[in-house]
Amino acid sequence: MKSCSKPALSAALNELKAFPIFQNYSIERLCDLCTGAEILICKHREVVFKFADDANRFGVVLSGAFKLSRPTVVGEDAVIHFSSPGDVVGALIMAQPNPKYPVTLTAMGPSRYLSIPKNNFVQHWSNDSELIMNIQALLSTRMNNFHAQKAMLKSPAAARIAELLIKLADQSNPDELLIKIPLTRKEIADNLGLTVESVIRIMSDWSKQEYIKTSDQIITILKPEKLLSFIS
Amino acid sequence: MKSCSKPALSAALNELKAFPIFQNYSIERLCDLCTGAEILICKHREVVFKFADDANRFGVVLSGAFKLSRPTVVGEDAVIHFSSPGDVVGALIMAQPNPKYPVTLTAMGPSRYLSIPKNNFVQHWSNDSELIMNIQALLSTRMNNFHAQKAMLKSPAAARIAELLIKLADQSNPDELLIKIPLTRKEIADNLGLTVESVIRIMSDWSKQEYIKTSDQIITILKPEKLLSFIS
DNA sequence: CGTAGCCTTGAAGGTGATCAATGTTTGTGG
DNA sequence: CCACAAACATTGATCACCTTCAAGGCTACG
Repeated sequence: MKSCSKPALSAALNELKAFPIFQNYSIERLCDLCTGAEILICKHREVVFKFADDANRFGVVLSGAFKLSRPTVVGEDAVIHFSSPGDVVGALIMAQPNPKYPVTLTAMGPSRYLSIPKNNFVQHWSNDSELIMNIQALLSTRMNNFHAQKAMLKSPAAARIAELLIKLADQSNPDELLIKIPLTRKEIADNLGLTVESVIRIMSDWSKQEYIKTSDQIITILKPEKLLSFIS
Repeated sequence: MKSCSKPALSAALNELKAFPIFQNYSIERLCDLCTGAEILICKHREVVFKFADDANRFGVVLSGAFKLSRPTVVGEDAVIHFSSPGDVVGALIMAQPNPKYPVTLTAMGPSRYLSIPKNNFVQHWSNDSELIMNIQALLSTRMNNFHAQKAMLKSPAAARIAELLIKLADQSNPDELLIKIPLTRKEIADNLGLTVESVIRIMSDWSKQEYIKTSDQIITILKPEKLLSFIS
């Protein structure tokens, strides 16, 4: 993981402007919001921060993807959430007196992350109600995903995997959904509370039927309607 | 469900002041925040609002308890969350253009709920950054609960039930934890994605061993350490 | 007094976990 | 560039946990 120089930072501000939550913000304002920020260039599997560490920074996903995970009693990690570009990470806890990170943040494939000091949140972010509302909107969708997954706990494994894949897929081309995140079967399993083997059995079946295909850990959903039929 | 008169409302403002998120607020300010609000007196199992209905009001739990649930594909309801007094419900979605309720809100035992019009949120709540931050703190703990439960998906049913009961219990007397919410085995099952029968088998076993006791749907944890031993 | 909601128990069955072994791909250092 | 390790994917056999289905009892309440 290496951080970046000043000029790259100002380039990143333009990237921020492309994300929905910063749309109405001028470059100058973004500059204030990102005082002392640095861009982290992360390689695959690189860890940005760890569960239970002191949280003195939060951030925004610039490119690639990250997973939020948390250790379980048995030592393995449970994947809590997959974060895509534009997602804000760790902001919720910045207002606490002595925050600890509630999750571990790990890059999935080469990714970039804008890391922002905690002080900034207190000084510039927390009193900007529009910004806070925008972050709440992000949280709202994330919360909604939790709800949806919780409502599917009783559904068979196939249904839950199908739901996850469809939710992670880019919806821009409805015929052939592409999941832009390099996704391991183990990560799918850890996200749904299943074992790798179960996930593999179900997904290789789908591959044989050509409902999905995998190359280089990039999954494409060839027949979304088939996957959807597992959900209901 | 019946709503209440004006004088009762002003009494409720004092109740609000007792909750952490409103501690620093004057009665006058609370009066502004609660313009057009009404107190709903709910009986057991009474529904305040339904999943997918137009969300034109949000609110605060005053007394008793409520469950947030959501219909599943099979028709049954999954319980998403149990709300206690001081909990804010529906605030996250008020900022959306045409919000729908993401859950059904149902009273558990006789309860009281302060229902506040959506307009209030836009006019008085959303630009009060201290208030919004306080609500975020609430959400933060709720989110944390989701994380914790998700991390336990691979644990056996007994562990997940133990975790839920301990989390719901009042921690003021550490020797004998009391769960103040009238809680059905079915509701526990629906919250954890189990069946009633499984929950009953595990909990009656605990009752026989005198780890817990139930009277009138009020559960007391007699031996917290025994339950904790299931979790790890 | 009957219905509705909740709790209980038993038997049978299935889904997904566990364990074990092997193949494949990716990445790294000599 | 090759050798070797590490991460990832796969397959099969067995088994446990939880579900499903069915039946019955208890209590509250109109």
